[in-house]
Amino acid sequence: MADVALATIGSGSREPGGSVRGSSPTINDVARVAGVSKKTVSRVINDSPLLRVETRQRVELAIAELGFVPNLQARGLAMGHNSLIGLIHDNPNSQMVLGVQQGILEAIRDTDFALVVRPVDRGSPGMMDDVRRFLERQRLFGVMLLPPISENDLLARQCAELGCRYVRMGSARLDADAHCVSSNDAEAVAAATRHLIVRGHRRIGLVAGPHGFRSAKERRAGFEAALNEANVALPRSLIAQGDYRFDSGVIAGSRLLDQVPPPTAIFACNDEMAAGVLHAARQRDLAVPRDLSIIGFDDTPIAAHVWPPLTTVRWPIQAMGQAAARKLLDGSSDAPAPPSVFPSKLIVRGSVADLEVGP
Amino acid sequence: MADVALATIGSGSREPGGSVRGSSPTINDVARVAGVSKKTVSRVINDSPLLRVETRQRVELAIAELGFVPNLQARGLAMGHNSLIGLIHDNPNSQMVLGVQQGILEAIRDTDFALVVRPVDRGSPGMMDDVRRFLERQRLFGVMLLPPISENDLLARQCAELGCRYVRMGSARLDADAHCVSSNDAEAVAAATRHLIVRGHRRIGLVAGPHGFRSAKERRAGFEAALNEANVALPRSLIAQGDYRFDSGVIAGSRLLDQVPPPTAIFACNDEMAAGVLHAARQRDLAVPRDLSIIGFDDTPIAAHVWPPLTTVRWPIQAMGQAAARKLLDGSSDAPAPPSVFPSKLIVRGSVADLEVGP
DNA sequence: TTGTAGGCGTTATCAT
DNA sequence: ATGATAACGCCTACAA
Repeated sequence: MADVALATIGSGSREPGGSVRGSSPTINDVARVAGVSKKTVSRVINDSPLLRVETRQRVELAIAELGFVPNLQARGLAMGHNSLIGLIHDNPNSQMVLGVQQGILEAIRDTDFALVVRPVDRGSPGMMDDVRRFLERQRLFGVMLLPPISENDLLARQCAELGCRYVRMGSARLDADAHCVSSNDAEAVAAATRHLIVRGHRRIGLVAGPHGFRSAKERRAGFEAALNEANVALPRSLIAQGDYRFDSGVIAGSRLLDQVPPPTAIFACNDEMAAGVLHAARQRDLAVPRDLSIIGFDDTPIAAHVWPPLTTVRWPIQAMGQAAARKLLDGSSDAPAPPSVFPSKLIVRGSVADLEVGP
Repeated sequence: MADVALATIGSGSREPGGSVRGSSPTINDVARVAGVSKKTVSRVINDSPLLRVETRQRVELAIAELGFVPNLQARGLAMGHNSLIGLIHDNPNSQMVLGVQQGILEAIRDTDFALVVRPVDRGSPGMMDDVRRFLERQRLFGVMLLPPISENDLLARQCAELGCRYVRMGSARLDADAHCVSSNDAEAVAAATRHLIVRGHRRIGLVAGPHGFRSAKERRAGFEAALNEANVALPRSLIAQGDYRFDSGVIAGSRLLDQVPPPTAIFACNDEMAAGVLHAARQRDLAVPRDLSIIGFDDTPIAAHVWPPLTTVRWPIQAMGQAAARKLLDGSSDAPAPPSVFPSKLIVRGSVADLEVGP
């Protein structure tokens, strides 16, 4: 019965112009009603400048009257590409994927574009062909490449070959400005490391990111640079490798805390691993930050939600996503694209302590 | 210079059949090469049964030779819908969105379908028209509706009116079996609550979910049912309202812990709020689980990552997403759809203690 | 089992 | 400034 009521409410609101039942009005219907050719209607919906105001108004009236909505399929067929933006990623960090998605969606709000997500399997031998098939079939307007897959030059090249615009996001400049939006991870991590050093820490451990990740490389470089400039030693025993996941942070943290003497502070290359280090500290009844200071990277929600809240570097991933999407959409403009670098910055919370000064 | 090298590697791998430069081969090219009509090619790529094996092979050879890939735009135009599945959501919990996405993507792997995500603003007065425009323009094959927006009957009705298949996900049966995949939140929460009761807890607080969420209603109902059947009282002072976000969990937890005597256990309607309760407990130096037991709901990563790891109810959201997508794709089959209920189950970790027996 | 003709709804070309 | 006509690449009827 609810059905009946709803159906009654719903019916009658469609087909106000009297077009064929069950199918929405087309550009032809509009043309007929407005008394113009369909090309003129096309000009109206595409904001062509050469149109008499009066004509345009007449057409717009007909459009409103009929409730006409352009069919993007047809437009896509005629133009060779559709109104879709692809997000290609292979990412160990779900928060980041979601942040980028939100940024992109903000950028395409109020446009006809939609976002299609495509996770891929870096490492799988069929990955390139997989993406190729995807692009060939869907004929996207363009794609955004997320790290770490964005670091793959061959993939970017393939997009170009297939006539698909692309923008790559990364921890450093990966491509020409027109195809790249990046952060400055190395600098940001150096700043975070100095934050530890000025508070008296000298034995500082590093939970590095996985091999093959540009972000891991950049962050480690920033870490080492800051230690270097302050003449703080970095023994190999204070470096542990992680894979950006929580569990690897627990393991790496345990390894570092087993050293004698243990580090007084640890920088982890992302928040998940930092949370893992925190976990490891708790397992051996260490108090954070009293016995161990921790800094992470990303500022994903977990950083604020664990106890104590983690001091971390905020990676402006959402802003980067938004900028990247804009760059994609503006790509056809003749002006050369400006470089897009989004600085990361330190967020101070409760996981770093001033080291008590020794005797 | 890297560019040059890459271009060299890349070129030559296209256009093996000698079609027009820069545009991919079409069904016509295949037909010409195979010496058949284009309709026959169409039959081949659509797996039509009535084809001579020899003919099919000849066509398939030509397809492989040319590297032909069907243009989904054109197919979509001809068929009235494209190969896209929409995910419409308005969700406070990002982990859940991502879990569902993964489930859907598993279901459509090895098909031509792609996933387009569309967040909407429940509460915004233009929401319905927004979705309508989206569906009218994109002509999706079908959409998946996530809670809480999935609970909106008018939205589902509108999808149907626009000729768009839909499947709704929810915490309880929201629609006909063909349009619904659900969990059994009430039962699962009742089980979790019994888990507390059998361990001696009698003063159990509830951090409820927000009004208007079916999941909040179901979970609260399950909670109250379990207390009822064990004759445990639930004073109003032990119920606090949250909005499914971390901060609201902190506030609600504080309120509950201010009661005298305070509860010995708290059930929070999702993990984020449970983590907030944990946060509140720490702020007042309560030890968990010694001074306070906590159970959450969802089993998102945060549950396992906080300290102590949270006992929680695992919501099989990814499996639900997968099942829902399958249901969408199989929707045209004449067999009536079976009901799809995915039981949630209790995951025991370290946030619940046996209550010491009083004198 | 296969082919022919026509349509899906839009944009592009070239007139006028 | 506007219109007629031809793509765009595929699918469905219907015919053979």
